[in-house]
Amino acid sequence: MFSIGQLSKATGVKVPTIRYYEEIGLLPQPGRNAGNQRRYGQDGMDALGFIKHARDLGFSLEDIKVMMSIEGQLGEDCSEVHRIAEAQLSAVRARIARLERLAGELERITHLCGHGQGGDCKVLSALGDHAQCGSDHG
Amino acid sequence: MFSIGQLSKATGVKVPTIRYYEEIGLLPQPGRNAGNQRRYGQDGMDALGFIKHARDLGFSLEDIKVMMSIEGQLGEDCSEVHRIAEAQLSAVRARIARLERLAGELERITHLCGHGQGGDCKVLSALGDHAQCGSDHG
DNA sequence: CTTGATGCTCTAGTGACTAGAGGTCCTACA
DNA sequence: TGTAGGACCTCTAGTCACTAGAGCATCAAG
Repeated sequence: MFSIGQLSKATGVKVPTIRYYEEIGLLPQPGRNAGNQRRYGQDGMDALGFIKHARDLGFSLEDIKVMMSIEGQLGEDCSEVHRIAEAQLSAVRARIARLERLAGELERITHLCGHGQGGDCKVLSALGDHAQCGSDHG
Repeated sequence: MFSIGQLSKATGVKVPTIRYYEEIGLLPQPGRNAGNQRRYGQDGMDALGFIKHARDLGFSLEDIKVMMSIEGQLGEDCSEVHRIAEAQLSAVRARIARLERLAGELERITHLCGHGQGGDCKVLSALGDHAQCGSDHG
């Protein structure tokens, strides 16, 4: 049996976050001891580990809820899980592509500047005027 | 003179968002007409354009506030603006690197699956067990 | 002069937590 | 057995950057 603090240390998920997951119904309510403190078993540990790993991979709590509801069902429907994972992958790829465009534009903008103290900051004017942009972000 | 709707159309920033920017002090309060409706001049248009462009580049509203307070000061301190822009660039680069690791792991996980309906979804077990991971994300 | 779009303020909700107040409980040590 | 201090409890409110909706007022075109 683990306390919430032990669970937190073991998984790297903060204590208030664990309580939050319970509040929104992502983690099942654990048993309590005589003093009303949460006591978790191995299943609680596993569930939180699953959530932590999926969060690290960028899945939303909503996605995780769906995947957890599928997990453990007789004859798990892998195709739904697969669909969620592929959607997540393509979302991540899209974010990377967008961020790369932004990085290029930011690089261009910061290079405009000679760190001068003169009255016309090129960075500011580059930010103010989209027409100066190379890319079509946004 | 522009109405809030015209400003919205011209900049691509939604009407409630413009009002929100005003509320948090990012946009100066514009004049009002006899019927208490906001009326903007070219300066309002420019300010909103600046915000839009900077937001598209991923700057926080807090960063934008600082940059706008610098803009227009006598002898703008370009070095501070430059610092903010470089910090933003390295934050974007870090996010890209992290997302690329995630994409690799997600790709690996989704490839585990043959879309079967059997009782052991490999995607789920890969998500549940970090030890199966190639990378050390998170 | 009417109609429908646009505008106004205000409140509340989103996601995924985080912070703090004010109290209770558990554990280790003397 | 007493006590100190850390861990735990609930509850409320705040974060960021909006978004949605209610219930009205105003504006512009026909």
